[in-house]
Amino acid sequence: MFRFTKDMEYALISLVELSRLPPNQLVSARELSERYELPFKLLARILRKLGAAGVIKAFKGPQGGYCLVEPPDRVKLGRIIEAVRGDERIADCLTEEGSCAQDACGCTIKPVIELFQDKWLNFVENTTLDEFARSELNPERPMEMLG
Amino acid sequence: MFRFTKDMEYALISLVELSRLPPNQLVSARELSERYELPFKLLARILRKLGAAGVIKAFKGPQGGYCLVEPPDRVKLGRIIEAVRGDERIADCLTEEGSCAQDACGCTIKPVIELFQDKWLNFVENTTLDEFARSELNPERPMEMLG
DNA sequence: ACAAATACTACGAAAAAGGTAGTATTAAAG
DNA sequence: CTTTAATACTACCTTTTTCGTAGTATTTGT
Repeated sequence: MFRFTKDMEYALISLVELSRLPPNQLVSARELSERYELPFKLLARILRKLGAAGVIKAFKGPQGGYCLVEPPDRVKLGRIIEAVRGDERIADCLTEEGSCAQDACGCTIKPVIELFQDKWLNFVENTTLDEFARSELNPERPMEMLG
Repeated sequence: MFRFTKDMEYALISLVELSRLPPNQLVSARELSERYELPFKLLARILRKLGAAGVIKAFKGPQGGYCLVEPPDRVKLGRIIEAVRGDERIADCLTEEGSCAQDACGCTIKPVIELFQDKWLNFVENTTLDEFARSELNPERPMEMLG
């Protein structure tokens, strides 16, 4: 549990790369794939998802590629997660608002799970892409997270 | 990603139940299984893991069952996770201290992942079982987590 | 001796993650 | 207007993880 998936890893690596791009410049899936040794087709699918979600913009044809739609400090982690993996709950018992599979028999940990969920959402809504891009260049600058 | 597994769910439900047990009293896997409609054999295996890790104590034979070894405020979440799921990293590139599969080609997000990892470890080491047991009875009392 | 509990191992089904292949579509450039 | 380099889309496959079941052994109170 609580493990970064490859999808997210590849998405973040790509987005950090896009964050550093000079204005009006593009990077293609092929370039990203070769530079970071990521499986091309898989990466392309992830980029497509990010495109569909409006996180990045795609340009077809030769000299085509991708760029960010908004500056990195406007791209929330939550939006990336939603784009790549879909709206995801932290536990099964939170699929529907207030409905817990084990309500009938007394799911004693639901309140805690809900608290986890809230805190997690709060975190992903308050972490932006630029923190990822910055952290490599300036490791002393920490993200705000678990306290 | 970042999803509670059934293993952890069942473990926490059981441990909350054990937390509320009067001194010198036991609960059997069968009872837990029936009370919360959890698959018996699966639950038994989870309880065995918790026993092997020294989180709970097991008593065989009729009238046997389980109880906590230490009071709930001494049982860290991290120990539960380690018992049930093994020592788990938040991303593949953190399997060995400082070794990243993509170091050669420049894994740009490793610093952030490491930060996640540190924050996560800090969180699970500072959350104890009694917070889980308390939260149902007193939902206003929040855990300290993501900020 | 019996019954009720845990201990342990092996297996299997289902779901999720990770990856591949092939085709269609678009658009820049000669 | 053809070529070529890019993305768009769909289907499929492999591996791993998760979730669950079955069966047997062992311990222990009555």
